[in-house]
Amino acid sequence: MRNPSMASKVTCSSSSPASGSTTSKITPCCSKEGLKRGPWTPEEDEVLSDYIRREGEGRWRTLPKRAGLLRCGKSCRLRWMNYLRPSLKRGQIAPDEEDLILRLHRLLGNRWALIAGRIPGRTDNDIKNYWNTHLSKKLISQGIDPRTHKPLTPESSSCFRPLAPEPNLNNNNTTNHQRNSPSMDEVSCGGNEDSIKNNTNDHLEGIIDHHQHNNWQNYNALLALQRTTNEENDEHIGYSTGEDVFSSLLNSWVYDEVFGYSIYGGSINFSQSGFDDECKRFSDHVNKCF
DNA sequence: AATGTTAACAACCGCCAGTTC
DNA sequence: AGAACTGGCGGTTGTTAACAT
Repeated sequence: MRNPSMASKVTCSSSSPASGSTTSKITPCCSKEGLKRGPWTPEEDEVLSDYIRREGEGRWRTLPKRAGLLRCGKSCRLRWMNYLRPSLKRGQIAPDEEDLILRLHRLLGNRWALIAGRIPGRTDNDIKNYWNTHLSKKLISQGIDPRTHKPLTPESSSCFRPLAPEPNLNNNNTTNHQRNSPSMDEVSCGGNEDSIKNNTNDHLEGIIDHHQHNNWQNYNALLALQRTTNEENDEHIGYSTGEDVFSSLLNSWVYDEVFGYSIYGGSINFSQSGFDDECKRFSDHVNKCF
């Protein structure tokens, strides 16, 4: 990929205090001069893999020094997470994985980490890249707006920029999404019951923000779910854990055509059912899960 | 064969929330 | 309490390979 000799000429501008606004913080990890950048060599990969196998993941900031690498911790973490982890699946995205990505994206939007969390062996970067290079174009070619999963209108298609960020009308939008939605691992791997419930609620808020932003039809249905979740949280009536509920709903939505159309199996069918019907069906989902 | 364009994807950037000191 | 650190996220860039002209 990148030519190392070229890459090494690039300075780590992100870490420079003078590079950005006054609010940007220094990132000490990358501020050291003399750190290597650009593509990883097989030797570096070996050093990093060996070290993590011996000492385990974590403490990324100090890892390079301990492992004897001239890289910043952030770079080491990224290399491990996106490329070296033994659990990663390499190679082509399979048709069933593609199908799942499409379905999850329809529900979750550009929540790559969340999507990746439900596709074993794939990273958020894999999925993001695959989306940008394959799926968004595929949807466009089928007359579907990849942001909203709705039919492309002349207006939306003429102004659509596949790789450009969405207009950020609200400065808090993107960043709130990022932190409002812990990964499935974060939700499921720790914390007491309350924290699990709160995390699930954050999941829902993030998704609702996304749907509202995209003016999606199921916005009200998601609001209904959040209300239900809140009531359950308040009253401490018997319920499954938040993760169970979220996971169960997601699983059922992913393979349900309640939200409109199917682009799979070669045909595109847009549902003509009314919004009320969708809400009713969704309400049934909620009732089943609580 | 040379040049231009596009596809693919690894790596970087800026930012944020949570944690630690 | 607040500053600094840390890990993680989504967005974006840059390089190479493959393909087209």
